[in-house]
Amino acid sequence: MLDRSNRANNRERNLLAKTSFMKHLSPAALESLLDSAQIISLPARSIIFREGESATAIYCLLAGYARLYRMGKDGRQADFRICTPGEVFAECLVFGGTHYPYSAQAAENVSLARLDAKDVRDLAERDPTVAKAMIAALSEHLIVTTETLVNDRLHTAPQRVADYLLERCPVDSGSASIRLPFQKNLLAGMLGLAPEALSRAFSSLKRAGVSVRGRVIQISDVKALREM
Amino acid sequence: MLDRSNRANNRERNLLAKTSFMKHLSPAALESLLDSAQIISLPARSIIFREGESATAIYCLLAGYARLYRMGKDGRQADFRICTPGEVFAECLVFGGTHYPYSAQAAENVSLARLDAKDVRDLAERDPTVAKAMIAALSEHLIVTTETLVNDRLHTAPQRVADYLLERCPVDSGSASIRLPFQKNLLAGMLGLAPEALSRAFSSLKRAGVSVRGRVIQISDVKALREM
DNA sequence: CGCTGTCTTGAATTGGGTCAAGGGCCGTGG
DNA sequence: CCACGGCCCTTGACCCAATTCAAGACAGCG
Repeated sequence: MLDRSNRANNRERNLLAKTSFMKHLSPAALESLLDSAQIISLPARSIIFREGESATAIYCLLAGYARLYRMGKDGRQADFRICTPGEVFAECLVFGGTHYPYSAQAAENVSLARLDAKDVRDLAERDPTVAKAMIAALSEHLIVTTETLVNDRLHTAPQRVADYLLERCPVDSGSASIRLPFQKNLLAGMLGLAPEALSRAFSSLKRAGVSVRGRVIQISDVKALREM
Repeated sequence: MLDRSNRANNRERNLLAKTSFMKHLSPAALESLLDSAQIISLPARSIIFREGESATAIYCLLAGYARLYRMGKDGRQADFRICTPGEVFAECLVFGGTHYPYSAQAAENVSLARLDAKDVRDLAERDPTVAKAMIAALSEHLIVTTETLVNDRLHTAPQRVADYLLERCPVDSGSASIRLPFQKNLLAGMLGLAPEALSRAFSSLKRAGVSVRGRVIQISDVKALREM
């Protein structure tokens, strides 16, 4: 699975230290984590870990995007989170789990930091800033996942797409332009849609002033979009 | 909102102390929490807190069931978790949030312990056993919520109902009998279904040997049910 | 220029929501 | 003990959203 694996260099240490997971750690804890972190680069589509594998590490994404998903026994798979640079994942097993409860795959070329779960656990027991960071990350993920679940149950595909666009709209009114950070394929999965359904959702948003060209989305009237 | 509010008596302290959230706390932390806990009894259907309210406390359910849900702007509401006795909720805001991100309602007569969020936060910073308990609770909830989300996306209504039944089947094969702990109404919400859909799901499970009479579910062949 | 992979469009199907009516269960009161 | 009324649950009919399957458009790239 590893095509390259080593200590973090200066650039990587800086990236990691700015991460929301690490930025409030005590200097000692930060250094200990940075020293023990393994940096791994993987090509697109590699499996980072598979659900059911015994879990020895948590990860922090440095560059690229990663899919977290589970599969049904019929082979279909459902994404429940797309990780963006700076985020941690698999952190839910630092206390409790011994096996990964889901799979992770590189959606493009990624570079990530691998932190030994036991190290983090020990550190969290000794250093309250580490525990606090864990709690903050878990809370955040719990809230986001809950929101996703509720959105699925409450909103239709066009509404969810509109929500997604509005969340990353720089402005509150007037017009805006957004560039999707990844393939529509991935976006569809993260919204719980088949790719075709995403396509149709976009085209049904045309009437609300949304136009799509490749990865670039033009919104003519943000306020109007917010209504529906 | 409060119809009775006071310190925990011995019975209540015992209940709380056995809770998965509290059972591994240091004696000092446990006592401090028990001393500051407020015990509240509420009749069925009371609102415990409403989404958007400023959040000052987290809760631990002692008896009865509680719905956690959010509402869409059209007034429809979606449950995402049903709390059972012994569980904590609203714990996600101990670090981070200042307002409840969802609403909580008593599904029947409930009694619950109210813990001041700031107390818990301070305690967690000082006492690693408290932080650890928070981390464990958050991890657990994150995993369960993730599972729910994935189930929604991957499985049909009858499959989700079958899953629910199998999860609380004492045995692995042969026949089994389960008594639902609450109204079908509530079960429907927790599975993300309209009550009618739950009904239909049950009746479509008849062919798999599931028979329903009131709250009692008979499963003639657990192994057969597990297949579908 | 053709190729490969991504995206879109169309038609058929299905799962589940909604609305409206009927049935069972239980508590209350006669 | 039975009758009544309310509440929850079930059933049926209808409809809409979204998946699936299949085919075509489009882009980037050799």
